[in-house]
Amino acid sequence: MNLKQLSQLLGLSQTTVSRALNGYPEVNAETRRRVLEAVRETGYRPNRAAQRLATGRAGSIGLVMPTADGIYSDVHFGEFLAGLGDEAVKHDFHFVINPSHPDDEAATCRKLVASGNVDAIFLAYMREKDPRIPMLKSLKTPFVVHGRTIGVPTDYPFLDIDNTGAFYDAARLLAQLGHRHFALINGPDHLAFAMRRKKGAKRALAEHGLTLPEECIYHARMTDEQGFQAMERFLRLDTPPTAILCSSTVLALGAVRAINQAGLKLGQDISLIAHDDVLPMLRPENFSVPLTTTRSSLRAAGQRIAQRLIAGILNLEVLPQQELWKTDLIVRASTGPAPAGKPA
Amino acid sequence: MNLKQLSQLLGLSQTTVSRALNGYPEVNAETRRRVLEAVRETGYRPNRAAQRLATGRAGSIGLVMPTADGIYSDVHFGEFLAGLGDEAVKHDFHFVINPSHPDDEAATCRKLVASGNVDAIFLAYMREKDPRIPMLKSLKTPFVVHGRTIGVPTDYPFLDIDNTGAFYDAARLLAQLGHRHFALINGPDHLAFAMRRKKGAKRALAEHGLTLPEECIYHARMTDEQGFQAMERFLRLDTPPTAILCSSTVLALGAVRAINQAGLKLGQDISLIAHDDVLPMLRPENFSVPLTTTRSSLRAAGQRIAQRLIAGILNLEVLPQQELWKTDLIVRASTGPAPAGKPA
DNA sequence: GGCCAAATTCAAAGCGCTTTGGATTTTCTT
DNA sequence: AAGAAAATCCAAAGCGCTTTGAATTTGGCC
Repeated sequence: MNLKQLSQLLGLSQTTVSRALNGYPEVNAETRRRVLEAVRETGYRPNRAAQRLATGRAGSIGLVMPTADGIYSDVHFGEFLAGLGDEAVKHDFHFVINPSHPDDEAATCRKLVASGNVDAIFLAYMREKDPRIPMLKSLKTPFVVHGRTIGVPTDYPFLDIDNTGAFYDAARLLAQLGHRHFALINGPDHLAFAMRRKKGAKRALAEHGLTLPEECIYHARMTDEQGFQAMERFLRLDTPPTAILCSSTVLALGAVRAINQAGLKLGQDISLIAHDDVLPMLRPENFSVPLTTTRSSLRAAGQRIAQRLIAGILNLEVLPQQELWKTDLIVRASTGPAPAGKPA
Repeated sequence: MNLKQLSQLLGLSQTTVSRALNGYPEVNAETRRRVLEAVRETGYRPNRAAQRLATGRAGSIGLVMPTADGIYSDVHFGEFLAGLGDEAVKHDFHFVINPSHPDDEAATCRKLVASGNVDAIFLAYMREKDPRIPMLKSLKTPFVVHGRTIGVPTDYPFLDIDNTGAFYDAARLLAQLGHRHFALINGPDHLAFAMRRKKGAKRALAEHGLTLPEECIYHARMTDEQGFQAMERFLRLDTPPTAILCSSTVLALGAVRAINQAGLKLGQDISLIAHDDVLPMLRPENFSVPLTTTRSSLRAAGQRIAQRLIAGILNLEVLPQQELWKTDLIVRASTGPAPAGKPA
């Protein structure tokens, strides 16, 4: 069943049927009703390829998935993708997922746009002065950034969470609990979100006359094993930190393991706050000692970005171009007052 | 730059250029060379939408992603997807990722096919007598199954790993090490791979005169927390198992945590073998006690399936329609001889 | 040189949809 | 009730590619 057949069935022209379907105003209400009904009865579905050809829209959004042989596939990415998918499927949009070595993202992204296969680009894993921003601005392809760059004007569409604020809040809470020795297990140091989190933590500490020494900062991919190694290293320091900030519950997983292994009690000997992306497979309340977290749903972010991307392509309502989401600080058992007099 | 312009530039007809590009035999070698060169110089790229419309091929493969609000987004799925993507991008193929509640997969799958947006379907999370198999066979859409059903003839294209064999091997090794009390932390009980793994384990045990009692079998989503809960439950039994089989390193993560928390030593008091999908974020050799595993790369499976799917669509070489991959048993430190005389 | 087959090349007809530029009909004005 | 403005609807022209059916060249052979 195609448009032609459908229009013949209705005794209308293809033009009118097409317009009725696409919500154009110049079609009689009654006519539109008939068309819609016929669609329901016949199960007609427009051919997407023909639509794409006729409109010049690809009907798909492109994303670069940082992954390569031997390189991690990020859990966080999967969760975000689920959100994107939720929304995209509602509008019959496709994805073009272009795997790329993390270091080639800019080039891959350019190729993806040049392929003409996508009419919008989703950008993530932002770096300082990320070259992809000026590149995409110079092209006409719409895009939305998940996160923000650092060091360049943020005059582009983005959705980010308040990373600085989140880690400021977390660090302040721990400082108020009397902790004096902090450590941060963070994401890769070239990524903007990690920089902001560090900044937020440092700011809160500074307000309490505290610092975050270099040896108490660990940057790495956000995996369990990295969390473990980071924590092990911290515990070997002369004055091990009693307050840990952690950029992901995945990192926290490893960190907690190291803490247990060292025979320390989480929430007593040592406190930890992790950022929680609301990964359904790893819930902070299910840790052996439930984790205090700063929370913001990655999946919700994915949904929202898809919404904006698609609205932009289809010229639907105009959505805000820049959004900064606050995070929730949720206190559970992994945070407690600083242990008393430290054994010098 | 489109075909028309390109052909004018070359003083050829669109027909000839198109044929030259698509490898048809009836075009002069010299002409083809000229065409290819012009393509290189002009950077011409065929419009995919037009190709799709003309050929009737969608140029994309569809997959149903089991995920819904509150439902897990499976790490394993992400890793597999990375493999699919690796391969798909080489052939300029898209994905249509259709999120679906796990219980609606069949319906979602049917809709996906009916949408005409995909020219092949990838199927996973097979169940016993899975209804999607007959459904897809009745439609003409090509598909490849990751895994196999149970209870119906396997006369469809699939790629599976030898789950039975993997868990047979693992269980046998532990039995040979003198273990007498086994437990299995498995995937969801309605999924075929989990059934096969259980069967493999039971078979090996039977050969040693051993059994796997019901209370020593735990079926659940493969998350860290489930692994933890399973292990905790096992440790509370009157005669706790000393040999654990685990369907994923993610489950093992939680299980190991529970073991440590109980003050037991992995590889001494208790032995554990996990199936390793080669998730880059969770490597068995990096566990505090490196894990003995049965190994098979999920990403490689993704690549291979994409290869077969695409070859099928494009009528390239004929690839085998059924593949069963053996797994590697890799012994590390988490397995050791059964502890001596158990304290009764 | 003439004739047939093989090798090349081409013109044109779609694929199924959107959209432009008019027609045609209906509804207001005055 | 006539003329103008709205409201509806339509025919036809693409969008850029593939593919059919035919035309044109070239090559081989007697």
